Amino acid sequence: MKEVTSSFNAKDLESETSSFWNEENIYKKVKELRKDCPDYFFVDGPPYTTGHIHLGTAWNKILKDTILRFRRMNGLNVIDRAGYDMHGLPIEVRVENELGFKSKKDIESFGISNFIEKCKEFAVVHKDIMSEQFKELGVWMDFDNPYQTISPDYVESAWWVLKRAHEKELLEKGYRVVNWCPRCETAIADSEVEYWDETDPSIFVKFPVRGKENEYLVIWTTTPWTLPANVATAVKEDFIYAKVEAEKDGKREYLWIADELVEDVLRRGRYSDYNVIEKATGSDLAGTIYDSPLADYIPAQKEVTHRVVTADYVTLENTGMVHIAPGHGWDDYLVGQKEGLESLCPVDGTGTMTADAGEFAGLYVKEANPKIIEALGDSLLADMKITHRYGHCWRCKTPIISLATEQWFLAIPRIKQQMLEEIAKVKWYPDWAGSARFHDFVSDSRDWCISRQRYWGIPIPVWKCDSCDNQEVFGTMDELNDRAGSNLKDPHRPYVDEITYRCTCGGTMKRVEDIFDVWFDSAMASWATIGYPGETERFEKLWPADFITEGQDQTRGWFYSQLGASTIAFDRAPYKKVMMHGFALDADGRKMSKSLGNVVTPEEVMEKVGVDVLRIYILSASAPWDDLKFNWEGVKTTNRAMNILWNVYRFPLPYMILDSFAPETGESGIWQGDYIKKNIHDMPVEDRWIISRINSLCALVTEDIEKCELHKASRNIINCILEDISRWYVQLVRQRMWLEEDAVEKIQAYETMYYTMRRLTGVLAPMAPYISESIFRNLRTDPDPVSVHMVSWFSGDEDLIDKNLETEMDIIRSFDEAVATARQDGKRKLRWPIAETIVITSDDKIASAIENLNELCKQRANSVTVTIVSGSWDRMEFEAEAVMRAIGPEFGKEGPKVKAVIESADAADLKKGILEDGFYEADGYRITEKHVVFNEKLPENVFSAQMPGATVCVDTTLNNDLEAEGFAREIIRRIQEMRRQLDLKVEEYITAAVAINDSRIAGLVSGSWKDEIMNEVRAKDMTVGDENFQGDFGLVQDWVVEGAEIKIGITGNN
RNA sequence: GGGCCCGUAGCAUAGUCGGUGGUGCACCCGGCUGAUAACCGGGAGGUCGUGCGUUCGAGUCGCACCGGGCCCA
Repeated sequence: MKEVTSSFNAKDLESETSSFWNEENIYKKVKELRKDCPDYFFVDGPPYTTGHIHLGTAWNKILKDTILRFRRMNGLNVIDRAGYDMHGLPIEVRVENELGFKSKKDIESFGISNFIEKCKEFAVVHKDIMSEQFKELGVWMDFDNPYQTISPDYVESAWWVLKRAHEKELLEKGYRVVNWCPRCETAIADSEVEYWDETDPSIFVKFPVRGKENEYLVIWTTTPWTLPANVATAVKEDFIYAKVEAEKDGKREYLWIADELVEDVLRRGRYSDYNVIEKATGSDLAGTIYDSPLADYIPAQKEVTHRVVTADYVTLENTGMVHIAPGHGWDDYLVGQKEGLESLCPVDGTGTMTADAGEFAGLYVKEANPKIIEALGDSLLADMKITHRYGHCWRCKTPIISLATEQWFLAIPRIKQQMLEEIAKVKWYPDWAGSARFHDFVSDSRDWCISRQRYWGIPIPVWKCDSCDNQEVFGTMDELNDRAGSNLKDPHRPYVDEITYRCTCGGTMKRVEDIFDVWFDSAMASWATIGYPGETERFEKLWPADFITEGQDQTRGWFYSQLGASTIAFDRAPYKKVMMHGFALDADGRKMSKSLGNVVTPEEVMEKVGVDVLRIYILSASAPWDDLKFNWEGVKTTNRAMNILWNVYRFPLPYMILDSFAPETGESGIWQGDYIKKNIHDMPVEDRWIISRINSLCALVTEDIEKCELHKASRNIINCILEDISRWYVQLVRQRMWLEEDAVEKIQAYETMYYTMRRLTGVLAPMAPYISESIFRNLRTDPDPVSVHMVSWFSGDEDLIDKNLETEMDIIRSFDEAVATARQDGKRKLRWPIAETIVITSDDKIASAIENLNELCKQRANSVTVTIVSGSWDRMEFEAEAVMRAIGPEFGKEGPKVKAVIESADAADLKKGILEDGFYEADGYRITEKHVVFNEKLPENVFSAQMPGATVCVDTTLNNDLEAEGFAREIIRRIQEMRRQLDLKVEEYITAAVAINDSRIAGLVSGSWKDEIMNEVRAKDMTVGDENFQGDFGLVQDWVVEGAEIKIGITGNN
């Protein structure tokens, strides 16, 4: 053991600890130690390689690290391979920006292979940067060999799943409406759509009913550019629609609008007057044929037979009639399927109107809007603006459009039931994450579009014949190489695209151009990380995962994608336990974002308070599944708690070192708390108590972590450090630290402190790996493991827990507080002894606690006696109060006199008279029970305070003995203070002189207290008198204590 | 618009079956002084997001609404 710095310096401590870990390869040794233990298969949800971690990512890894360290200490061989998600559009966009590209054409001319290499470089570089950041958080996962979604074996895992999907006939190709980014020229997933407010046109359009003069259907849209693709108008079967005769600018028109909405629509169209002349239901209207108001501009529109159809999703908003363009909307597409409608899509992948859009050809959709509005002319009933949430590509921020395109799908609805059954078998933390949230999400799931029209991703392993409809899906590169006679090593584009082979029909088999949606990549993680299907042995042994944890956004992300892929591949969930965690928000509960300027980075927190404080703060601030409102105040408080931990650890060290203390161990020399186990029954009550507390804590923390309640675990630990160790045990045990020689009480205190700190480092290790390691390293015996992370988890020893003692001590602590309150009220400092303390209670538990721990009570109260009184205390005095309401009517004018008699009488006599004789007579007045009430009154110099279930009274009356001790204590304290000012060593002796300007007090102090003072302050020689002393002293100071002037001089004796 | 979660003192957070709302930080006052840039005690501070309902009684149960988060449409 060595002495340690006087205040907690996280940065030094952490850098020292991490160099120890690095130099000694501790992480490897810990894994080595557990390698033959039962396996614990953890799968890391791969962060996307953006290159920067934020507070949420840090939280994620801290949770994982804490749980994995805990599992290791519990004797499990943890599979802890980190992973990275390295493909996808976000990286492509970053690379495109770096290269100054604007569209796919730029990429094609740059060369796909050049582009892919750039993307790969980006991903690899940023993966490494992130690994370093995670390591700085103290995360012990395998970052040297992470699984990477870009590695060929990983790619094969994905191919293999697709082949399984194909075999099960769950792979489909279809014409579907998807979210489309016109800049990236690809379909994007729903989750890649970011919404914010945009101002768009909001127009009401009249579709002329065929064969009727001036009769129109009125629809509303915010996307005029979709009108060239209009083929139908949807109404709801049971809505009532009205045909109104309306007038505007002297012109008469007949308009069909949902009955309830007529007024509103006509107002927007500025019609002066109207009459409802006919009503019909939606079903009545179905089949009505109408023409496009744009037919003159768009030849294709002339060919379409537009009609009214019914659809369930139509609501009573706007006009109650919905424009249908199956080429531009998912709902529209479904209606189109049901009704057998034609599907037009006169917009290409860049968002430009095609030749099919007639006169609008060549315009970008947004540019087309005003032209179309203009072309509508008289058919425009109203032209307004609307500000609404509109989707954008989350990477390049371009407003998305909906396009009908050919895509690949996995038919999730067909395996939905099975997925729901699997969800129920998984253990979720919290339960509702699975049973409610995820369950609901999966219940609503649709076909999963897995294709993208991009470059940096896993190529879809489907080869198609260019002349017949033959099609083949490959599960591995070997299969492909065998079939095609090729030698493919890197399964990425463009290399994989170069492989072709002859179809049986004589045509050429070529790969379809698409790549997988990047969300599909990570779905394989649980088997790809253990090399399946390339390697099967570990898969058989480990899969499925014992535990995963990710943020709540992953409900629709990784929890879902993995379940879908795994159900397709193996008919079961790929995980057994899932913890869902929250999001890191700012102190106001708002999302951290660059634009709001409220981003707090893990680096700046670490910079200020270190890793352990960040970790403990994050773990304790909220339940894992609640959102975390990051708050600097909270960080500071946690830092303070860690500082207190450091102080309590540091406090006994100098004494232990001075005494060359070594804890008792068994023959092996490994510390296992032998002394405590052997001697517990002979130890002082406070020692037995803290040992019980720390064992209870270990048991509690074990339960908390098992239940994933890391917030409770960390709060319980901090609470124990602050309340039990610092505020109570250390206070009680202080004096025993400086007992001389080999006092048993001192050894017991050392052993107890040692035991407490060792147990504490154990439970703290998973959450605060640095400080616990540092403390452990300084305390360990030589044969002990070199690292706290190699120590086996200790979950409390039943035999050392004494719940009854813990309860009694709680009572003593309440008593202690009450005494302090009463003393404060009586202005009697704790240093000054008091003669008597009374606890008035009728509670047996309190009484027995005060009796059983009476010595402790006396010590804490600094009281000669501490006595229980049940019922009334015989020293309690009474005050008689006259009841004028009773006296007035009876004594009339004499009333005030009666009052005076009552108040001047001796209350005890008065009470006695009434109790014994039924009355008390004085000055001729007979006073009975109804005339008087008795109030309790504390005797002089007695002060009281409440504690739960009891009243505590302290008698502050002084006598010579008490006063002598009080002054003696005052002098001791002053001399100690002066020792500190001289910076004397704890064990150093002094010579002292005390002069008190009051001979009575000087006499009191120089009597029996002189030896005690000398002993306490380690004085070899000391004079006490009422006259000024002579001689040279290293330090002389004047003090005023309770009105007495005291001059003290001390000198160190070296 | 829908699903799930959250809303308790200035801030953060606990509150089981419905039974007088606790704790920490900050603040103010006091104490202690061999952990000392530490520690301890006391005080003040509440529309339990809002409203309605159930009940003898609601922070807790129900409904509606408001605000925040994640997800979906």
